[in-house]
Amino acid sequence: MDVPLAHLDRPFDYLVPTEYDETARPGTRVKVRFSGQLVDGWVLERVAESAHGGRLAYLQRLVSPEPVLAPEIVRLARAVADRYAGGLADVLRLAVPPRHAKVEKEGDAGDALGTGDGRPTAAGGPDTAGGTAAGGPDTADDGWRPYPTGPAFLQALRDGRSPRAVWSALAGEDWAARIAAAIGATARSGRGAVAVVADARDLDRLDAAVTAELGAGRHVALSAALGPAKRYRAFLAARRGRVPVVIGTRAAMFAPVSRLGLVAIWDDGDDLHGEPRAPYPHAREVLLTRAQQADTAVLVGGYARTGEAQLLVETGWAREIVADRVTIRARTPRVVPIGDDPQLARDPAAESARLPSIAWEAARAALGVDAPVLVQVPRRGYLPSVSCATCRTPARCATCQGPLALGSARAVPACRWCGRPAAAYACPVCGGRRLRAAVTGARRTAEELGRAFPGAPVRTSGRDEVLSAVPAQAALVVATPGAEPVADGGYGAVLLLDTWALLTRADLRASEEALRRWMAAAALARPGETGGRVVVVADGGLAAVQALLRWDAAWFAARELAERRALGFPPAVRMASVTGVPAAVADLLTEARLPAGVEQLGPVPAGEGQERMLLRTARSGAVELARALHAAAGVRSARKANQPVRIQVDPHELF
DNA sequence: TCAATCCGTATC
DNA sequence: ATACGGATTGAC
Repeated sequence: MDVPLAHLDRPFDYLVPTEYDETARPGTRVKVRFSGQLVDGWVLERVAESAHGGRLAYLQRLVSPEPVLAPEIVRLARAVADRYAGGLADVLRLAVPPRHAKVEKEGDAGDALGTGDGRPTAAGGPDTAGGTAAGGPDTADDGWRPYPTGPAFLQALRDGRSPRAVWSALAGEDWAARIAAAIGATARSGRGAVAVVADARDLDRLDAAVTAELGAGRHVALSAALGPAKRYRAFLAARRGRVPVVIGTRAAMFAPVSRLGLVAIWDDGDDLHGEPRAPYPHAREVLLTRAQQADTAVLVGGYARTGEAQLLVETGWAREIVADRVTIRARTPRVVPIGDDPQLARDPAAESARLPSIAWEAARAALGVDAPVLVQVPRRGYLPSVSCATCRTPARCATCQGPLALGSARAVPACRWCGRPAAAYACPVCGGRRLRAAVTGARRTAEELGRAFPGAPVRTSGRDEVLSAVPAQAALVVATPGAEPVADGGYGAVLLLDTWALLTRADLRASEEALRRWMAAAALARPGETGGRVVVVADGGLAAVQALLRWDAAWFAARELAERRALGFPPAVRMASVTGVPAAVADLLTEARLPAGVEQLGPVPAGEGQERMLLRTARSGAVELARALHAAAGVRSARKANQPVRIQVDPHELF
């Protein structure tokens, strides 16, 4: 029943009119009269008898005979709803795209896929149809060879087994080709696969790699960005069993694939993997639930490693795939941290004056050998820079001339290049002491850098316009995190300038996220042996910097997880948040029969007259906590409490 | 004693 | 949500 009310989160029985006896199969959409209203619903199963005591109504109408909802997806959605203290209807809305009648009528006959706009498999450009896959096991394994356990993983997939792996990719890795090889191996065992990436650019890349691996027509790419018709067409192709492989953004995490053999996710730390609609499931968790239910293989990959992935390794649920140290050293760019040298720290002026010059020299050296330079800057609007409130002259760092920026409200402005706080600022032009926030994005940074390197072309890649690749020639490439173009032959230098803003974020994952972004950018640099340099403006003693330097995401993740265990943070424990106006939050919590051992933290203000309570429990109590919260939401919705509360299990933002 | 109203509960 | 039943309250 497609009603979002928590207390109606259960199936209802209806009689099926004889005219629909054949067509109202499980998985079809129907309209039913429910409490006087006509509402949408799903046929979950057909049974001979109902256990319902009262009189049954007939279902009103069969919307379509297409059984879009696969039984295994119902089971998955139920598990996801339970985990996230949500309702089945909410999850099904995420799992099944809106119907598009015209697309449905294109029918099962013929090659509905190949016909035009559906962006089925031909991943742009001439595809190397078919033949590539014939390259066989050896070629597919080659790229996995630097990882001692890689070839065995692929072999297990080919053998029809279900290995589970957490994979830490090498710098410069062609990750899409590696995932495609895993998908290919799975397909060769006669099974299907679902792979999820964070954004459209990653999807394009994976799409091309899978097309090269499987040939055309064996997979679909599914993302919300496709628009309703194409999305439904791709969905139907999977549901009708026409293609064994679905790749996509998080919209694909529920894709119906029969005989599923592998679920894969790339860069599971990217916050785009978190679904913003209730009940806010995370793509990694959904895929892991699928793997558990259907006993499939798992590939959780990234340059960096999340605490959650580390937990999979430490509990023995998954094995890690990591390259050997020799290969890592050979492939990793040389990382130069510039930050707190204890010697120089006593003389801030002397130290600061040198900081940007190291970065500039690295850039100049790269440009000198006609190599591109990548400059990673914060997202537009994410980090407001500041200027003089009186004369609007951009505020600059007194010691290194870098731009000042505000990390968060009420924070002291600090230099974006050297991180030094500017407590007592005085405008060099008018002497004003007051500052105002101004938005400086990638474009502005690009201008500044362009002046610093006259002659070098400057290109930007950000939200407005994302470049997927740049040629192997001298250029400054200014990109926001996640939009870094791949450079043909690798970048000569990568400058990571926004570290202060990243590291001081009031977020549990601040340093994990910093390392993730750094590694994503640094992975695009040439190996150190061929001159690749990464300049990171941060204290070399920081664990995240050390991990970057040694390209050791596993070490960092283990450390991070140990720390979170000690502090009682996720994923070592399970957290849930309850947000709403104070009365509503209090109401829900008094109604909730919280299991023993649940700790209540807060409340903290959550804006707009709202507050947020955090609930913490041991992982063993997670199921019970979710159940209690959902039940309490049910009690409230039953007595039509009008002030809503938002319940989030594993809230994406913590502190 | 009846009818209007409130509250809680079920909705196949 | 919305409809219904039983309890409650208020007026004749």
